[in-house]
Amino acid sequence: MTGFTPAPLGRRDASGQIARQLRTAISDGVWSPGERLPSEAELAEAFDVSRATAREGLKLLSAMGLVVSARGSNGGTFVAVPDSEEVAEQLADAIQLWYRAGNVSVRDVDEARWVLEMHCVELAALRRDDADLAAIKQAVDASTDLSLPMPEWLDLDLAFHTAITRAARNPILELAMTSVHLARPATNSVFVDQLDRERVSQQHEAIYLAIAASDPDGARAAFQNHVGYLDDTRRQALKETSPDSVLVSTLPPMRPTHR
Amino acid sequence: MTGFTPAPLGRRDASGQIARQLRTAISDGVWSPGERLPSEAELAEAFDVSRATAREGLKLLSAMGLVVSARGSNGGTFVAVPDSEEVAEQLADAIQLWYRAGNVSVRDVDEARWVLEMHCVELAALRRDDADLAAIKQAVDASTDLSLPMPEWLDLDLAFHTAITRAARNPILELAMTSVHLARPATNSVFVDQLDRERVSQQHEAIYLAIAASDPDGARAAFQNHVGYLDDTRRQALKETSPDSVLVSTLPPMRPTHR
DNA sequence: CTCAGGTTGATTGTCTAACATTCAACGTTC
DNA sequence: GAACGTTGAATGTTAGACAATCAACCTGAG
Repeated sequence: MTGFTPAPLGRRDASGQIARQLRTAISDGVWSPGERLPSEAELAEAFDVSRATAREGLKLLSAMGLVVSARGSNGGTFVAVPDSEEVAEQLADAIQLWYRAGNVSVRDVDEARWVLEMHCVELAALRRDDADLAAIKQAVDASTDLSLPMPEWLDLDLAFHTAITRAARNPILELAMTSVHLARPATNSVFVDQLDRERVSQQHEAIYLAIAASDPDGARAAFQNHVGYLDDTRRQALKETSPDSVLVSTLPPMRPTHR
Repeated sequence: MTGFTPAPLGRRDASGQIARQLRTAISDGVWSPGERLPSEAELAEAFDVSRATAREGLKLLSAMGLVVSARGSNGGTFVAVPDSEEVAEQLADAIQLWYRAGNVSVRDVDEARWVLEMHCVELAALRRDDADLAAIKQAVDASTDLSLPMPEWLDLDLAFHTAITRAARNPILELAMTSVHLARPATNSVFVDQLDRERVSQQHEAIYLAIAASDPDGARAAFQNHVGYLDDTRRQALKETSPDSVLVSTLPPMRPTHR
């Protein structure tokens, strides 16, 4: 047992307590990424529980992506580096549930998207390389096909924004953006039908051009223009159905921020 | 079984497959928050596995906060709304591991913090109510005590920024900010010792005053000033030890999760 | 009739023991 | 030396049992 002494467990929620202890141990660096934890049998003995219970504790960690298991002779449970995409999916799930439970509003999601991506386009203009540009352009070009079914078009839209976010070269902002984008379909499925896809394509193209020109101010302006259009369309769509939700329109003015 | 038909499982990773199926079902709204899932025994029969395996699948979901379980007669497994703080903690864990694995740099974390909080202070100035103001002020006042041990002082710093973020009234931005702040101690433990706490307190006070005055521009300026000081201090601290670690912008390739 | 108290059934939590599966390392044989 | 089988260690899965908990139901005293 490498530098880890388990604390005695209370009567309730044994597996949860085991998971918490191991989690803080991992978080504190008792085991480094890639390193092997004690075997299930060893953990069971150390915590004085059955193997099944120790196993459940490990399952909790594995669900969070903190550990992975492998069978076989050199097998065991290893500290893992959580995969960015899976974390983003979990976050998106949480956001969707919050939305359905009424804990977040469409305004919250859009505001977050807007704040985050505003800076991502700026950073993308400063940091993009040729591969980033190619990825962005591909999404722009492919989505000009007006005969495309809506789901495919939405996928391309996501690909476009994802490529921009990636070009900003900040994994944390990328994670946040990805989650928000994954959650958005649930929140704004109301008004996508009413979008003028040709117009959206032009706006995407403008953003792309500014990023290609390494022009952060232009990119921000183009993105603001894009968001403005989305905002107007959504407001109109909502006004037709429920006039009350004009609360959505109270997005504060965006100011240029630069260092 | 309310409107849910399990798909047959492959041979490998049964519990994981069960978790994924249930997860997408929840995400698709097959069961609403608060609603009850089939019992472990029913799920086991439906998926044609033992109860232990079905249970492990549920454990995976419960680790993500998507379900909670209760014993007793009206017990069972229920769709839950993930708790914001727990999600933030998981995210912070992930970020810390990414940092330790070299997948994110100090620059990434600070940049994200800067982007997010910049807007939070602005929004806080526009949306704060009296309770928010009181919470912020309390953190500011308490941290002026120069005899405070460093850990307590750091807690108050976190409380200050948390209160601001909360006043911005956007759960998603709040979640992102909370995670970043929780992860920050791991990334900038290098230079906190060299901060002039009195000066930091003055900067916090300036931010508070601008928010109290409902002055978003002033709040942003005050925050920028604060971040500028932190940035300088960190740069100086890092220069003394290792001059190049300031721009660790190149992302090393993702390593395999276990050997 | 009402209410206190016990019983019961359903459900999750844990334990035990076993078998299945996988994988690397070690020997053995050719 | 290379091919092949054996073994040991670890996780994955199964089966059955018992413990703990809780709501609903039943029962009997007042």
